[in-house]
Amino acid sequence: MNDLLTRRLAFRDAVSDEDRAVIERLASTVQALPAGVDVIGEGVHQSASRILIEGWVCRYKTRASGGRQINQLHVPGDFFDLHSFLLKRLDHSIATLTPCRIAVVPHETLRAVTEEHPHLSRLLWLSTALDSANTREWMTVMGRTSAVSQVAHIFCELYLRLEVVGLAADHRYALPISQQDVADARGLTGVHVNRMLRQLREMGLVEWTRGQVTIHDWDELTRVAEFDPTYLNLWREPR
Amino acid sequence: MNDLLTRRLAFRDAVSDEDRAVIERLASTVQALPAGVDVIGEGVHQSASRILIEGWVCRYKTRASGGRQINQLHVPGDFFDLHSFLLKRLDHSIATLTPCRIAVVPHETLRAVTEEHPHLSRLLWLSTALDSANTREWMTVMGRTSAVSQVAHIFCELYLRLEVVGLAADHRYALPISQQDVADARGLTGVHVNRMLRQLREMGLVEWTRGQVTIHDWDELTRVAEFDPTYLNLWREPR
DNA sequence: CGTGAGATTGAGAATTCTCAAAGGTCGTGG
DNA sequence: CCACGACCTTTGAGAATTCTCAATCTCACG
Repeated sequence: MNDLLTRRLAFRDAVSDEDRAVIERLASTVQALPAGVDVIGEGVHQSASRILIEGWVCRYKTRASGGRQINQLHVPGDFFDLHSFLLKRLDHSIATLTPCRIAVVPHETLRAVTEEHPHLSRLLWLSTALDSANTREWMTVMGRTSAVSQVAHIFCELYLRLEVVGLAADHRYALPISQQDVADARGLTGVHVNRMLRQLREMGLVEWTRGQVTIHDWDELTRVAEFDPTYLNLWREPR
Repeated sequence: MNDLLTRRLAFRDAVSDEDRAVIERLASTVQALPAGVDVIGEGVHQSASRILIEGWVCRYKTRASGGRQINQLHVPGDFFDLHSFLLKRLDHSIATLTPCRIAVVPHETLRAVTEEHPHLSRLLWLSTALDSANTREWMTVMGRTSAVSQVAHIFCELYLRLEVVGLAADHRYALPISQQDVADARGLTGVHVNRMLRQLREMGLVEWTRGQVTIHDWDELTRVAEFDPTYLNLWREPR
């Protein structure tokens, strides 16, 4: 059940059998949730963290003026609110974008890991650090690139992240979310994202129909997106 | 020397005498750096992390198209590249904006902390989680608020962060960076930031001359900025 | 086959950017 | 103590990008 998490961590450092065994026993329960519901509300005290097993969830913040900013999209294997172990109350909300299955890991269990398994602790800490690197990249894309690049970028990133967990191959993957969701992830309007999608389609780079993404020209897409996957940290290094 | 770090952590959880003693012995050396130099280059292998003692540093990314995005501004007491302990190679660069004094903490020392001092480890992990919360807030501000709000927001945030380390009081503080730096922190142009500053000045909210910020109307400034300090996590909770 | 959410398109408006020039400030060296 | 140069701030004018509002179209699902 936590194979995906192990796999994701193993892309960044060796995971010993002992660590692997501890990971297997992290989850206390599994939740099934429908699409479009809040998993975690902003500011609500948490006593467990969650691993996404199946489906799509997003982390988002809302502003007084009403806008929604999606700070992160999560794919299966992501320990998407591990930071609530430290923060206790999150500065943002988390919602399902599709029906999801989610593994619940009590903070008590995580605390025990930090007391008894320092290497695994560091891997989990690394996991939150990767999350930050992702947020920085998104921020940089939002602040310093054109709307077409911003939209192209998300297709590139998701392809590599899904590939790691075996959910993308041959430049195709399922992306069952709405154009408005992408807009909220980039600080754009839904209408404008739609126009940028048309542009990318007409350029022959990528198509996104009926929840299926097909990348026709990876090299050119990454060029338009100014996509450099370094921030995903897809290499092993002792931690 | 690491008083500021202790102080910053103590705002979020009790710091025991033992933890305090360990913090005192973290730094191996202290560096003095001039303004405008890179402390850490993107992708360069790191074997130590750094605490800012005095001055201003920024973390930034550059894009192929040439733009610079400042992802974070740091004030004294910030353990500004603690995440390099996990990542080893950062996805961004770090530069001084003013002359700085910086304490260097070897990764070996941090590793020993994770092996022997789990509570302090969690506090350090928390410290990186706070950093992420900050990035998320900036991202949200960039994506979903007007340029005036974005500029107003930075004045609000820095006031509270500087107050924590005793560098701001009476709605005044030193901000010896350029308007272009603020523009790069918000994904705007320098020219536009200048116009927004005039607007804020003419509204009687805040003045920024010769590196000195004076907030004339905190309540209204926070309203314009849609500033809600929750994300700064300025309360104590057991971690 | 009707319904509703999401996608698509058009037209005009608002915000922000670009380019360019002028005005200030501050430290350095004569 | 003044002059100079470097860098930063300020302002103007026009252009580009992105947004807003509104209507129509499509498609999955009951």
